[in-house]
Amino acid sequence: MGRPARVQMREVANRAGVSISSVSRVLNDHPDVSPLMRERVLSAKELMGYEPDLLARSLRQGITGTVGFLVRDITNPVFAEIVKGAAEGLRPAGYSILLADSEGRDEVEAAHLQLFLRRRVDGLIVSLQSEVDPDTVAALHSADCPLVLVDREVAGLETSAVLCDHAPAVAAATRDIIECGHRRVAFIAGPTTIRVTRERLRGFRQAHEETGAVLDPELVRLGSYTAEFGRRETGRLLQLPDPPTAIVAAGTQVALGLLRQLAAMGRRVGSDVSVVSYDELDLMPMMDPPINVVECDYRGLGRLAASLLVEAVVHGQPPRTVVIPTHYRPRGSVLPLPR
Amino acid sequence: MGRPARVQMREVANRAGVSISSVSRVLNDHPDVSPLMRERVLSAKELMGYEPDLLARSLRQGITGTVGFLVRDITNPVFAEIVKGAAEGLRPAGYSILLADSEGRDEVEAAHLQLFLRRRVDGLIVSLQSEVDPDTVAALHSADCPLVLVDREVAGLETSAVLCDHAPAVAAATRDIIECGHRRVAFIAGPTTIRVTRERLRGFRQAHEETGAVLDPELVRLGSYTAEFGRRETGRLLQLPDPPTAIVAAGTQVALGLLRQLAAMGRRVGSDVSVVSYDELDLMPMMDPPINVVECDYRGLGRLAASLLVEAVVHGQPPRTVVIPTHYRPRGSVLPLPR
DNA sequence: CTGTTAGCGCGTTCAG
DNA sequence: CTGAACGCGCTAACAG
Repeated sequence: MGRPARVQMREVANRAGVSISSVSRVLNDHPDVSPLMRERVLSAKELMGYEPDLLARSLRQGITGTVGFLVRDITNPVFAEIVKGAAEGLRPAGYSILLADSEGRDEVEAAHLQLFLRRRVDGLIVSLQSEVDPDTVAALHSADCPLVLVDREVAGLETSAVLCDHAPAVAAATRDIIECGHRRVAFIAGPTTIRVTRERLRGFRQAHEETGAVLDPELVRLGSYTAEFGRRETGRLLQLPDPPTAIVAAGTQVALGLLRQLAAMGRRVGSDVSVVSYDELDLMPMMDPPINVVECDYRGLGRLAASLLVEAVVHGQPPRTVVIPTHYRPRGSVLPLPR
Repeated sequence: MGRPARVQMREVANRAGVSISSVSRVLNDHPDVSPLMRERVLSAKELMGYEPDLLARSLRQGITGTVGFLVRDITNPVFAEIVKGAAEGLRPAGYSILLADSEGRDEVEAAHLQLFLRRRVDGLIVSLQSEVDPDTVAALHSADCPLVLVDREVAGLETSAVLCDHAPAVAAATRDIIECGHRRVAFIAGPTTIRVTRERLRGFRQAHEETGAVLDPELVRLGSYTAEFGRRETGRLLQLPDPPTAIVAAGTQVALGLLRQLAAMGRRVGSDVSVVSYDELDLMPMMDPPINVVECDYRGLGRLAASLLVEAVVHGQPPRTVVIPTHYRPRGSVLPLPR
C-alpha cells in the first residue's frame, strides 16, 4: 500500500471551494463561521482524511503543546510512577510529554534541558540528579517557560516545586528503631547535592537529637542512589569493628542493594540486622519479614506537578510550592534488640 | 531576572555583519564557507548565546528528530526497561522521545498514535495493548514513517518488529513443573489480542502435548495483565473443587496479584502451591523461596528497537524482524509433588 | 461572515 | 564563496 500522501489544508480548501483561512477558522472553532461553511469544510476534511500539521501550527502560534520531562532514571519505579501521574494530568490538557533520562551523567542532563528549550516546550517538569551542575543550572535559568521541580530545589531559581515531606517520616522511622533499643543506627543515601538527601538526613539527625541517641558519623554513608552503592556500603558497615544493628536505606535502589548484600552475607533481616527501606517496592510487604518503608504517593506527586504546570502555562499563575505528606510504615523488619 | 529574550538567527547575522543564510550555512557545516566567515559567525553566536529554533528547522526540513514511543503502562518495570534501552539508543542518534501511556484504554492508545503523526514524528516505537482495535490499526496504517513494534504483531502491517521468544521459555517452565509431578497446572495471562499472550499460551500447551499431560481448559485464565486480574483468578483457581497444584503467572502485574492473593490466603509458595512468575522483578530472587521466572533482556530489546528504527529512518533500510531469546530461570518455587 | 495578505524562524534554491 | 528571495503549513490581522 502506498504512503497515504499527507493531505494539506489548501487541498481541503480547494476541494470545498473555499479559502484556506476559512478552513482554518472552522477547524479552530472560530465564532464567525456560517453553518454552511462549517458543513462544507468538515465534510471535505473527513472525505480527504485531513489532519492539521501541528508543527506548522506551533511555529505560527508560538506554543507547541509539549512538556519536557526529565528524570534521573526511568527504570526507578518512583520516577515511573511520577511520570505516569504527570501523563494522566497532562493528556486531558492536550500536552504531549517529551521524556529524557539523565543516564547518571550531568552533561547528559544539561544537554537534554537545552534540547527541550530548543524544541520550544511549553513547560518543564524536572527531577534533577544534580542541583548544582553549572550547565544544568544555567539551562534552567535560561528557560523561558514555566518550570516545576520534583522533590528538588535549585538555589536562586524562582519556580514551582512539588516536594515530599521526608524529614518527619525518616525521623519517625529512626525513632522507632532507637526506641527498639538500637544504639548504632546506620544511614545510607545518595549525594547531598539533591534535596531529598538533605531532608532525609535532617530527619535522621533530628531523631537522634530528640531521643538523645549518639550519632556516629562513621555510620552515615552518602554517595549515590544506586544498588551498587547500597550493596557496597552495607557490606562495609557490617564489617565494622562495632557494626550497626540497624540500617536505614534511603532510596529504592539503595535498599535493593542492601537486601542483596544481606542475602549474599547470609544475614537475615530483623533477626541479624533491622532495616528500614525507602519507597514502596511492590514486593516489600510480601518479604519475610515484610520490610518497613518510608514512602509517599508518587503518582499523586506527578499529577500535582502536572496541574501546577498547567495552571502556570495556561492561566499564567505564579510559581507555587506544594509539599505532600510522607509516611513511615512499620511492618516487622525492625525488631527489639535483646537487652 | 528578566526572561532572556530568545535570540534569533537574523540578530546573529546583523551582529556579525553577514547575511542570514551565511549564518545558516556555518551552523549546518555547509562545505562552502570561508574560515573567516565561520569565525565571525561562531563568535557572534557564542556572544549572543544563540541556539537554533528546532521547530522552524523541522518545518523547513520536514524532519523533527523525534520518535513517538507508546507503551501500555510506564509503571510496569518491563516497559520502563524497554524505554530506557530505547532512550540509550536514540539519544546518540539525536532523537528525542515523545512518550505516551495508553492508560489501559484503546481510545487513548489510538488518540496518542494520531497525535504522534500530527506532530510529524520521524518514527514510532510501539507496544500496543490491543493489536486489533480498529482506530489503532488505522492509525498505524496511515503512518508515513518507519514503525517498530515491540513484542507485538499487527495483521497486514509490513513493519519492523522486535520480539521475545516466549514459547520455548514458557514450555521449559511448564515442563519443569510437570516433571516435578504436577498434573493440574494453571495458567494466568492477559488477552489473546496481543502476541505475547498467544505465544506464552502456545508454549504452555506445547509442554502439555510433549509430556502427554492433560490440560484442563478450566485452568487457563485469560483476561488482562493487571494485578487485580492475577489476584482474582488465583483466588478462584485455588477454590476450585480440584484446584491446581502449580500456577504459571504470565506478566509482572499478574504475578504480583498472584503473590498478594497467596499471602492473603495464607498459602506459601512452593509448599502449598508451586509458582512460576513472568519477568524478573528485582526482589523475586530474594523472596523465600526465590520465585522461578521467565524473562529476557528488556533493556536490550529497547536498544534493538531503537537501532532498527534509526537504520530505517536514517539509512532507509527496509522493515526487519528480530527475535531475542527468552529464558526460564528455576530458583526454587517449584517443588516436587508428594507422591 | 469570507477572502487576501503577511509572517512564525529557519534552510535552500538561485544569481552574483 | 556570499546574499537575496522564496517557501515549509499554518494562523492572525486586515479588508471587503
